[in-house]
Amino acid sequence: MLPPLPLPDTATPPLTRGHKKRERTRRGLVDAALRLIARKEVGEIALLEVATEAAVSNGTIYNYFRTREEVLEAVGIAMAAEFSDAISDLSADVSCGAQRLAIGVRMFLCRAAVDHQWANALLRIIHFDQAMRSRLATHVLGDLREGLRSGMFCYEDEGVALDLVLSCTTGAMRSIVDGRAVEGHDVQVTKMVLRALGVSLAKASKIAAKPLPV
Amino acid sequence: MLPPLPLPDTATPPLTRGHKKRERTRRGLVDAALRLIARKEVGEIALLEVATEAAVSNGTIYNYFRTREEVLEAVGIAMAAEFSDAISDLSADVSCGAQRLAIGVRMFLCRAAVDHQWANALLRIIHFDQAMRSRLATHVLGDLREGLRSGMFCYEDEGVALDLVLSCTTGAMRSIVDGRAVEGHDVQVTKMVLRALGVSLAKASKIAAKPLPV
Amino acid sequence: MLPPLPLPDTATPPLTRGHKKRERTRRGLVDAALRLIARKEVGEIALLEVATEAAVSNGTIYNYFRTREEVLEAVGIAMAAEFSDAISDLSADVSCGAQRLAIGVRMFLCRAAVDHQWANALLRIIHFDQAMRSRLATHVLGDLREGLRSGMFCYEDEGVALDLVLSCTTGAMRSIVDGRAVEGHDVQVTKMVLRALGVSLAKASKIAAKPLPV
Amino acid sequence: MLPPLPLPDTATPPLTRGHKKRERTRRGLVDAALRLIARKEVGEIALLEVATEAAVSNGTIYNYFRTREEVLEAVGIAMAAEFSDAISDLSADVSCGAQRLAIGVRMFLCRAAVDHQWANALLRIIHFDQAMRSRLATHVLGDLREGLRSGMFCYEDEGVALDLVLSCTTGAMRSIVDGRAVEGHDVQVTKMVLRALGVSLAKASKIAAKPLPV
DNA sequence: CATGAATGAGACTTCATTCAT
DNA sequence: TATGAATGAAGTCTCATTCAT
Repeated sequence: MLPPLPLPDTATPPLTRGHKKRERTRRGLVDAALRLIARKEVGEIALLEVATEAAVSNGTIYNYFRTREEVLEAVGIAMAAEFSDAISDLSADVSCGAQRLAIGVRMFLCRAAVDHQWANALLRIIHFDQAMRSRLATHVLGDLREGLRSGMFCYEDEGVALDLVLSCTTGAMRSIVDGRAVEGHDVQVTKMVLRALGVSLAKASKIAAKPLPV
Repeated sequence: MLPPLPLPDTATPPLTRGHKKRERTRRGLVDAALRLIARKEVGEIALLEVATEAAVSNGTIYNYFRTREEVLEAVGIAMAAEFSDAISDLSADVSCGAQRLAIGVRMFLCRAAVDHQWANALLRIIHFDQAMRSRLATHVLGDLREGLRSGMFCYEDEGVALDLVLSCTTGAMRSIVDGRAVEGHDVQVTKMVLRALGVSLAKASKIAAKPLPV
Repeated sequence: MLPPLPLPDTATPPLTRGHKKRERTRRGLVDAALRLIARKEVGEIALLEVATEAAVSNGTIYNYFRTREEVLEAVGIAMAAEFSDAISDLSADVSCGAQRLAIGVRMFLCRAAVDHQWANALLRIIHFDQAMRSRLATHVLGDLREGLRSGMFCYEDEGVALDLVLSCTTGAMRSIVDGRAVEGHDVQVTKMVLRALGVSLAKASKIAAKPLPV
Repeated sequence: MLPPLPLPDTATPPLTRGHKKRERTRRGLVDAALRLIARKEVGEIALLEVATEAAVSNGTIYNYFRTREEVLEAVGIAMAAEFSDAISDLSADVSCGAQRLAIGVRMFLCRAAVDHQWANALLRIIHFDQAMRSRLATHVLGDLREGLRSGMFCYEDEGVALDLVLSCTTGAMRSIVDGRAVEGHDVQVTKMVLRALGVSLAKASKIAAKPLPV
């Protein structure tokens, strides 16, 4: 969705002046919703709040979305888009799957430690929006397969392995958000995940401890 | 579910005639709520539904609970009580911490595979009721410490280890509920968890594969 | 009410043992309601509260009253009965109407000062139960007429005079209950009422200041 | 709309187009509530009735008031505002405190005689809304003090005197509403009030009988 | 497009009243 | 008769959604 490809304009986004403003207002609404999701459960968010947070009138929302569901769906999509970018960026220069996986996990945890609001929003959206999971999965799966091919990983079913990576990462994020973080949390979690995937203790320690890219 | 054992009734006030009926209705309400939680998100459950599901009038609920919160709290407590019993039972005869942990994880997954409603209810309640997590934690922590003492486990922080066990178990339960289960799911997950905790591949395979008690 | 006369049993109160208990429970309910009326507005009193305050079950109320209205009506009657007694007693030995009126007003105010609960209950019932007014009126009217006959009072319409006496008395009671009482409140109010009825300043001061009977 | 007025607009927010309509609806709601208060006790009024009486949907009320209390409070304020105006108007040209007081009392009673609904609403609101009393008190106190200063009145405590004026006036209003009015009710009551405040019979009669301003 | 007033379904909660025990 | 569980109507309040301006 929202392919940012510079391909022939297929009728999706004709960029007039009016349309730029339209897009700006829309983003304002989605961002406002994101900010709210960071604070309260999805089911507790009223559209009037979203409108107020975005500094528009409640009726305005219905110029951009047909229904409440659509608003929340858009929020999921927006957050997912952000991930895709973030994750793609960070693993650009790393070829080793295990290393890429380690970087991914740690970056999620570090960001969660720094930005609880972001983490909360992410956790709630994953819980709420099925599509989110598969988006994350896509990235992780690549790393898992590369690690398996290179002999670094050793697991029976890639679905189960995927589950483990995602579960441990989100579980750790929740711990962080709930204030149960410990010194070196991200490294410890990553090490355990790697070992679960079949990496030896020594290698796991080394990979997990390697400094993060910028 | 789990027909209450024919043991001496430990409850406090079965003194009046009506008390048996009262208790029956209360259970009916809590069970109805449990059935609903298995089907929809906690925040989407209306008390009128609970009443209907329990085949009583809406007002009746308020003869037993003062508020919506109390109803949901009671559901959490009921499910937690069931766990305590179940878990205590199964680990009665096993002394090895790693083995007890493995049995615990697998039994949760097996039951989830067999009873999706139960699993769904559990997952939602864990997400909703903070107290639930600590209840499960208590049991797991004992096993973790025993495993560490006996040299079977090797981890740096027990909070992180606890997180991992719980996250992987609940994550796998969700997979099962969502229909992503695979052949031997429980054994695979358990094996990975054990390795994450520092158990060697060989031992992990052996422990995870041992047949479950009755 | 409850005339303990040893007269021919006219079918009203046949005094069996059971009937004594019945009457006791009934009084308990009415008294409980009175206590509550002292604390909250009539419309805010729930029958369950009355039952609890009377230490009986809610259902029991309906063995004595057919409806909520009946309960409240009984409360009005009970309070009225108490007045009749109280007022009759105090004016037994006084022949002068003005003096009797002064004593009556002051005793209401003094009791209000001493027992806010009683005053509150009375004020609320007067506001709620029309019958109450006429009961008080009966007593006051006698005094007014006597005062007029003896030349002490001088007013055009006895209804208006009656209104004035009752309004001033209840108004002063409310002031007392609301904490706006002043030193010698009862005497001041009485003096003003007497002057309004045509008594000279000197006489009014003298009458109002005369010590109350026991 | 309304932008080019040469006068400083005293109201705060008549800036948008919809504001005129908004104010109209709000008044409609308050007026509807007033009409209902004239008919039933405050505690018996359901917001759905108010909405129906105002010919809007129940939800609309909550676009204007946050809670039931606020609705009733607004009613009190509205009625109080009306008084302030009415009273200020009538006493504009009269300098004598006793005379102003007499006019005030009589106008209340005359209006009550002509408009029972208004009287009922006023009585109920005074009973319900503490703020109302002090508003009326303010006006009366001024007259009392002026009368005392000019030697027309003679009373010990102004709080007690205030009580007497208000009690007698509202008491008489209730009589009127209940159908116990008599010929020349307002004059009689006023005369008595004046005498209670220390005015001689002759002067009281003269002051009370003076024709009301238009 | 933006606005925000209006709507009405539906949620939670209270309470008078009934009725089986 | 006493009890208290059950009932269901009614009330307060919220909120997604519509629509005239």
